Amino acid sequence: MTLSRPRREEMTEAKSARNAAAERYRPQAIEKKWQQKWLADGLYDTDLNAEQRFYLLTMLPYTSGDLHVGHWYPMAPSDAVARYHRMRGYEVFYPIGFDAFGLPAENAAIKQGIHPHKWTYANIDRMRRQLKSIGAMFDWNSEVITSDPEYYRWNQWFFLKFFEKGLAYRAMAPVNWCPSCQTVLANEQVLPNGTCERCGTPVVHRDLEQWFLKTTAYAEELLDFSKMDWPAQITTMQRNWIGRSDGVKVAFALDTPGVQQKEIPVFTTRPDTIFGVTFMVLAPEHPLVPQITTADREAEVEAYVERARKQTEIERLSIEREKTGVFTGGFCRNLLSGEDVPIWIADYALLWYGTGAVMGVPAHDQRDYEFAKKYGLPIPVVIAPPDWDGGQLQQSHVGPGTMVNSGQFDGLRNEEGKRAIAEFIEEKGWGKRTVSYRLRDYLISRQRYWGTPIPMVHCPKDGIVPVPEDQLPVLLPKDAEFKPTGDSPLARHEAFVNTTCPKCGGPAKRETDTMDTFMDSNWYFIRYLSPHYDRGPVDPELARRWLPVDQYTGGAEHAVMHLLYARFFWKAIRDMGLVEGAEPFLRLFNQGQILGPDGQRMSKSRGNVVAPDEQVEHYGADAFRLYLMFIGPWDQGGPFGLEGISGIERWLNRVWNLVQSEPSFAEDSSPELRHIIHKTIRRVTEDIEHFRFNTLIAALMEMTNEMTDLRDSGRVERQAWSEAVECLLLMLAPLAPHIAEELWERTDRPYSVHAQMWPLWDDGLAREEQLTLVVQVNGKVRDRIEVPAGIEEARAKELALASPSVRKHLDSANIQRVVYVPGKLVNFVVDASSG
RNA sequence: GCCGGGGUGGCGGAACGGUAGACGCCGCGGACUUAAAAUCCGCUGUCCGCAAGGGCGUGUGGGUUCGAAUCCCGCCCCCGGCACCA
Repeated sequence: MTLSRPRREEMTEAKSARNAAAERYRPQAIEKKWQQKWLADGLYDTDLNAEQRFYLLTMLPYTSGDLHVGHWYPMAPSDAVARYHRMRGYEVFYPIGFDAFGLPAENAAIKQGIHPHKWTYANIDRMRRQLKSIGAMFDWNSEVITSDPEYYRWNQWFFLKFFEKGLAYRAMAPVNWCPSCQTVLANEQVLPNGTCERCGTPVVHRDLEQWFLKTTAYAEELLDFSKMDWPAQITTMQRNWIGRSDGVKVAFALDTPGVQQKEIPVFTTRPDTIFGVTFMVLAPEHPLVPQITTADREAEVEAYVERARKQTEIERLSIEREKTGVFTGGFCRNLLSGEDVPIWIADYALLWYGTGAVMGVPAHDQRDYEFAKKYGLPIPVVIAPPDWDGGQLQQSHVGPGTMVNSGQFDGLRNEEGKRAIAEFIEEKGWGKRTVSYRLRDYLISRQRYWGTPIPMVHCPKDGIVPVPEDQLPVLLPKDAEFKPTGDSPLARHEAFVNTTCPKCGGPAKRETDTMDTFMDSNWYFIRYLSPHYDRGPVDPELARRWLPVDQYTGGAEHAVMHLLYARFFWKAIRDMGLVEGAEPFLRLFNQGQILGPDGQRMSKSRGNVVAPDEQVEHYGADAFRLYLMFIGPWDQGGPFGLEGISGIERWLNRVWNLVQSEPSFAEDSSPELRHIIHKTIRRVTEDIEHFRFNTLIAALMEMTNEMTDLRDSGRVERQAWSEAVECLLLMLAPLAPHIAEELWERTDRPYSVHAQMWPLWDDGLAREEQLTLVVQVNGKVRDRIEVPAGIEEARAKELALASPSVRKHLDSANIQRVVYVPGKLVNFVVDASSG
């Protein structure tokens, strides 16, 4: 027996009566309540001894002050993933911390007269409160603040280990200097237009003694991406950044009276063009330059060197590739051709790449060609292009060809010539095959206050002496005068600077530079495991059990800095036996960047920052979390506008009312409802596994829409309805944890929804039973017919043919072909005249 | 210049080579209300048509295919990265 269907009007009345009775959804009240309860119950404290482990890491925020939507955008979805994995039965470690050292703290302090320490820790308090309002399941017991001595002590400890292994060294180098920040910058911190990433000031070059980490020692291993599952976009960027090129290092003979050096080594990827060398280019800063410059060229050469040195990056770039250079008056000899080659200097030769010297082959390199054209140097062809007429080239020929004017190598294809000449050079002992990398060592010295002091002592007798481990940490003095002068503020702090030499006990001075903050982010995820452990950077047992990180999520803007440095750091400390495994982050997902409503990067200076606090106050954290996940694919980012959030708000209200409503139950089983439940579980599970939150939420919305329709039409059976409500709440739980918990309780289910297992779908129930078969004539849709899922081909064609709207377009005599795609469509192909 | 990613309604966005526009927002109409808000119901790519129905539609021009937003080739625009790397 079935209940008679109530008329629509009656339903509406009944429903509004119920709604009036039910308490309205008030996110503010329930969110606060549950956050407090979860915290009190330690619901998210991780059991680090658990068997089924999952380490989910989201990039830690910099302590800039207020959290804005840009912080929520990465965190809300990653929290959903953490909660999902928990429901899958994993003990999930999902920690958070603060990247607390760095220039902005110091600059803000200078501007506002607040001590960086005070500024930073006040910001942390505020951010911690905001982070908690997200309702994320962060394990606050693991919190790490990188400016705490108990953290940076281990930066210093690692630095000593690197020094011991020769991976940290001090060298004089031309460095990027920001005149406004009064500190050196890593290459990565200089924008493509030659300005400082932080303040936009044009960067200049300076020669300074600086500390470096030897990232290049791991260049080759860093090119191996096979042990990790990362977006190709990032691995490609890293590969290009490391920039491996295979070539030959070959000597050109130097025979200048009074100069000790008897050869100039150059690196080339094109040994096949070596017979085409008509000049040599040294970088202006090359140490040989003063030695080989002849008296008559001296003035001009010195002027050029001086100019190159003083140029800001902007000036260098603004000259827009116009090649300039000066002849030194010196010559070297091409050992293969026996020819004398004039030595020039030009700023297109870079001191730090290869050997700082370039062999000029104008016919087969565009830069050399432009240079030769400008200075009237000969341009002999040695690789004949396929259609070469034997004459002068109108531009350089970089492609393949046949070797000519190359002595014994004439007639070879240049690819073979490459190998042959390389072998010849090696046989003669003039050079050997080499690999060059674009990657440079990582400059970590900063002449600023708010960072980790580099634990070294300069002794007049013993030179550079490391601070013994048992004297760590070298504390950052609180009372420093941190106004920038170009020296580290620590240099003027007498009590800090003056110390005794650990070796000889005599008076000595401390290193006053601090470490760049990338040092902090290199290993914070390791420290999370045991943030207060004091016998090492990490409890070795926990490290063994939890590392590497299973899933890392964060912004793609860190592709070649943090994400590359952290890999380097990991490999280095792995070789010291501190961690195990090839890579620190097994899987990586990059969310996109959220922009201001104007489509520009969100920043206080642009005034386009959207603060989540008032949105949370108004719509609730759940709605705001959902909205961030709903606006589009997570990896895409984009401008942020609040236009659509009312849709989420309404949906949550509907869920609130739907779940608490009392349907008039039917007695026959509800196959439609069961199908919807299982279909939705499948979609949602697959979506969350692939971080597709927008379509996931759409699937849940469809489910609630269909539940509403079925309920209102009286076609739900008690048991199925209960299952539907339960599954809906379980799937909602990772996304909107508060409302899910509240409704879970209100429907008399045992605390906590977040301790439940994720629902599983039944394939049989998830499968569609009715299909819409599309009927086309010549590829145009003419009808749609409902058929059972298992329909046979013949029957499907028969039904399709019977459709009146199809018949109109058919002259059955002219059917040339029938395309049938099971479960999808029937397409009648007729000849054009009758179609 | 080179390497990625992208271009779909008024908007955010869906769509294993097979119903283009799921799910939402906005807008319009209706119910409820003294009224408004909230809520609920319906419509909503575009053009022709009273309708039934049909034409056109995924940056652009070609191609492959019974069938293309999806695959291939050329071009335009936007976003990100790299940019004298020998």
